[in-house]
Amino acid sequence: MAEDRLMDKIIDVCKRRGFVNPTAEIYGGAGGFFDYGPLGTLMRQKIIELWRQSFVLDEDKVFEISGSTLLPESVFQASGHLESFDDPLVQCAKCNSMYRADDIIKRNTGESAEGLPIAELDKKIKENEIKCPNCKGELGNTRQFNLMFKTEIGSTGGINGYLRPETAQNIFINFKRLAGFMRNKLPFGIAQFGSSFRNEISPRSFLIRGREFEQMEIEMFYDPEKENEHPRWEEVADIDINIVTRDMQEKGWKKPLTMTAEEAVNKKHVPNQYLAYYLALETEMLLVLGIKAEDFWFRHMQDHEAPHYSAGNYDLEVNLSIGHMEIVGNALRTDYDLRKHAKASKSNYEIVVDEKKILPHVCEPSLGVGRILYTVLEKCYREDDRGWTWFQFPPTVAPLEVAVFPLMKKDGLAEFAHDVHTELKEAGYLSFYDESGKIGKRYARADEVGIPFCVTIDYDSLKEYSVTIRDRDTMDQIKLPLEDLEVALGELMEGDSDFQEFIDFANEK
RNA sequence: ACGCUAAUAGUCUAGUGGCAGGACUUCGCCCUUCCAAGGCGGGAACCCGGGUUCAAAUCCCGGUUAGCGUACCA
Repeated sequence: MAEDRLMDKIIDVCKRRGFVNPTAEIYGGAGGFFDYGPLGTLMRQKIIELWRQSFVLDEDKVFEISGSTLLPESVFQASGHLESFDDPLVQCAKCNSMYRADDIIKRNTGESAEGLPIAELDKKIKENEIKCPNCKGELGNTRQFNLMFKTEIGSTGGINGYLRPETAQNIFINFKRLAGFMRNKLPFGIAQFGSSFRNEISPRSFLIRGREFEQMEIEMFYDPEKENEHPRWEEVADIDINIVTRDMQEKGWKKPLTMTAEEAVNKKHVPNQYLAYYLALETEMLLVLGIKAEDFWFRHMQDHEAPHYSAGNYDLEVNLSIGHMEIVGNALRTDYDLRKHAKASKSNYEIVVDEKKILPHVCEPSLGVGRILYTVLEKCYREDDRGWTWFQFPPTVAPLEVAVFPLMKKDGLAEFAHDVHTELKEAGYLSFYDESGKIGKRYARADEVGIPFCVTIDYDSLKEYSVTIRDRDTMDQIKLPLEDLEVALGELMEGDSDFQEFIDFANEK
């Protein structure tokens, strides 16, 4: 745990500098909901684009859709969410501890009470004289806690609707049309980004567990008999991934195993190529976001942690100040969802492969936008002994990429600088202009929100059309002709060379 | 969800049953030829709703939000 609450510092700077703030603050707020401010929105957009580029656009057979967030009850009846998201809970009258009613009955009687109606559960608790395991107090009546937000569709409330608790269902209920679009040929993937909602009993930990959260998901459909014939396997086979096996978890582990994706599949640490493929892509994405390889790993979830349909769930966990947190979930959902929806809707979801009709299996990487954003904030946060703070964002996720300052406001420097700022914006850079106060303070303000480069216009600029680029991380500066600025910034943004190498290169030139 | 604790400008904080103060930030002007530190001036707050009281930001009750603990998180 952080001694001085790193998360509180991050929340503070997020609120002050326009990253993220609680929803409806002026009315006391609403727990578990957050609004992205100007910088948070830019950064969130960059994270989504990064995902879109590598998980969707770079792929051959993956297309993105955008489905409705509100879905009729029938969808969740079929998917099983109505049942599994509706937990019957009992509370001890004496110590107020809460338990799942079906769970506590099973523990006491050995018989499964899953899915029983409330009255039956209460009856079983009375009959078997089940007491609170904590203090032996009397248990109260069972109450339903539904984690889905419920509403009514139509002005007269014709049918019940729910905000989706995961984005995945839109894809499964559209499977027939999507498969048709993909010419009924496996494998293919359908991606979707969007909000999901869960009415958590107690949301906590800022963006890590909200009631509305954004997911970037793919449902990759494949023939289970060809689970190790991923068409793009060569692209990822050599990528190193960190794995924590079930075996390691039982023995107590300190360091994850590092191995190539190829090795992970061959040694059966990961069930198949489809899953391993995404573990590799996620690893690459996190590295690009500036998160170090030693700070995250994929944990093979234990049987009791995984959903009942799962043929293997691998959580991407990050080592954060508040402990190990899941920020991405990877699931092999088998044909569970397609089977359920095909049956409930009386549709035929089968696809012909090698003259056989099969129901595809699905591999689902599900990335949490807010959780990834928070991870980046925490891992890039820096402070010195003066109490000054800044974000060392890689340019790829930095909400603003360059700040343009006139050394002074007067003598035409401000006008010159503003023109440079305008040109950079037109060239596609996320540029920020500031002329107020002293230059040092402006550098500090830029650093605080993680702007990687500052461009300063001074008296030399007027004389010889030169500008100075300042590097956030080293505070080094280099002067170069104005006409070279856009190209120079482009090279620095790519991050192929560090600032010092760049200075040397420019000097030689 | 329950329990404990807390809530005063954007941030940090002082404070008392009787006019709400400071620092930093922010804004304007001046100064200033490169890393938050000069000068002058301005703006900005007692979480919400009830109650007690002549008088409540202060005391009481309820709520909200946050932190911690327990529980929950297919």
